[in-house]
Amino acid sequence: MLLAELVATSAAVAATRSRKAKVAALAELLGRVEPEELEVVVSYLGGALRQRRTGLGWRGVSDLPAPAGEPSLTVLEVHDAFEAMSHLSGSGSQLARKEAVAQLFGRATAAEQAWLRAIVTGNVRQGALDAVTQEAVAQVADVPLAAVRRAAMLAGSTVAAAGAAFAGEEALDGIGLEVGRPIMPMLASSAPDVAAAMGGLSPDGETEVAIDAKLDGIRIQVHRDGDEVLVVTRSLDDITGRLPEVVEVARSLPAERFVLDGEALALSGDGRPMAFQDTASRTAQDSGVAVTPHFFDLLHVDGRDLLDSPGHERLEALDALVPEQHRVRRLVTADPQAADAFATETVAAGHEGVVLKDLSAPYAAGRRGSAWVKVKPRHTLDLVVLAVEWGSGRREGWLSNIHLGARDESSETGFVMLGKTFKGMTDEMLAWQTERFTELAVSPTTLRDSYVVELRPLQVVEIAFDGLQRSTRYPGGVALRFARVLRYRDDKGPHEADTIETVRSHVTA
DNA sequence: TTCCGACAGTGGGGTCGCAAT
DNA sequence: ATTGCGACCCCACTATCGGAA
Repeated sequence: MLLAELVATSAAVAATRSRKAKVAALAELLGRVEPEELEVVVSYLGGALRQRRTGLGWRGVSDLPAPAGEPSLTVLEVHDAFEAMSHLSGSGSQLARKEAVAQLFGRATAAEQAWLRAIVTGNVRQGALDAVTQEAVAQVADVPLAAVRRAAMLAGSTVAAAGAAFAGEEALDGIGLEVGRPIMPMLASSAPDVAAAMGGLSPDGETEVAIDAKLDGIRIQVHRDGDEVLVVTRSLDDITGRLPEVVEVARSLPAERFVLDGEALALSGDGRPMAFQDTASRTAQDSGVAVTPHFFDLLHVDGRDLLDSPGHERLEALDALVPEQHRVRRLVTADPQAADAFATETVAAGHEGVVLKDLSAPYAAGRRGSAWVKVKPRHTLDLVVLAVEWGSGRREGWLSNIHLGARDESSETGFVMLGKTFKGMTDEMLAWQTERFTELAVSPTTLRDSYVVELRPLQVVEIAFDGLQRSTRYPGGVALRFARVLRYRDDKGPHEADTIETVRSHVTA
């Protein structure tokens, strides 16, 4: 199959907003694919290379040769080229990679170059990725979509599920949980507070729910098969070698084969959790600080699959396998007040929040279902917009990402920047702020020519965020974590905005 | 007919390793 | 020794489609 065919399909998918039409376009292409190309094509349609890492990013594809006039590249040639690049390392590898890019892109037409650049940088924007590709696979292979989805979650990838789907429904149904093969982790939706979460999970007010402490660390899935232990992250990357303590704990448990779900985090001497940054640092390199596993679910134990068992059964099995010090703190209750008190205690103990769980629900691998609901406390500040950046994609032509500052008497400008945000804006707000910030632009030249537009610091905005973190990037030494816009405040002038002292005292990092 | 679940898109903070400078 | 890039941890929120209610 020619790359040009795939690129044309991608363009057709991007050109329609109808999901059904997208599926039809993808299915049409999949129907023409040769068996040996299937995995590559499925991966590419989903917007991902087959290689986990190529050493190429936006910079590596910014200087390109002149495009070819006629298409000639096949998808397998493209795959081979990236495969070769993924193996380059050591001195001189950057030069070799550069030559490989010139070779590959020199054979690509202008449209192919644009698509190649997009897939390298993870920016294939066609309104269809994994989930829509799965629909197309199900359609062409003539198997139930639910079976494809389940296989993809259990095999850890849509590509693996696609292979099985084309081998027939039996092969697809044969894909189950295998100890040693990572599955997509179950995710949580969110609620503003414990009462809302309880209301959703226990509408009658009598059904008990589980409330877990939400630890601010790295999500881990731990597989043990005899002496073999595998530890993977949320994106299923193998980090076994970096977490020896977790391996040790897994080996110490009284079962031979199991799959556990949990969180790893660094604890300080007094047992309180350290900042996420410390856990991240320790998880990326072995540096002495101990990282402790805390498990909250059990998916398999000694031949017994628990994925489809209700939560209360899985928790019972978890409690039997894992000692308390390696389990997440949990309360089971139907009482909203008890739940709220537990959440307050948990946050006071230094944790991120809580996750409320439906005790009757199965483990929905890869889904962000309503069976798990997270609740985190939210901080707010009134800050001043110092600058704004032009948006991209569907925000093209709108002033989008805003720079946030707190008042700071000691600074020359009177403000200190604490971060940026693009979150929380409706289309209506984007339209409003584009007009407003055009008026506040320091210079019409930068407004027109620059990606970042400096503003006169006059507009106050109410920002929600999860907490402060250490920063080397920003002059105040702190940055907001997960900042998002709540509303613009036209009732407040910049002199009424919060000061850096307020920020520091009000929120502990 | 309205409601709502699931997806994709738009980007934010940090950390590290690695190759080039 | 420093710098810039790539990879990967954590992530919130809105708009939209299409099936469920």
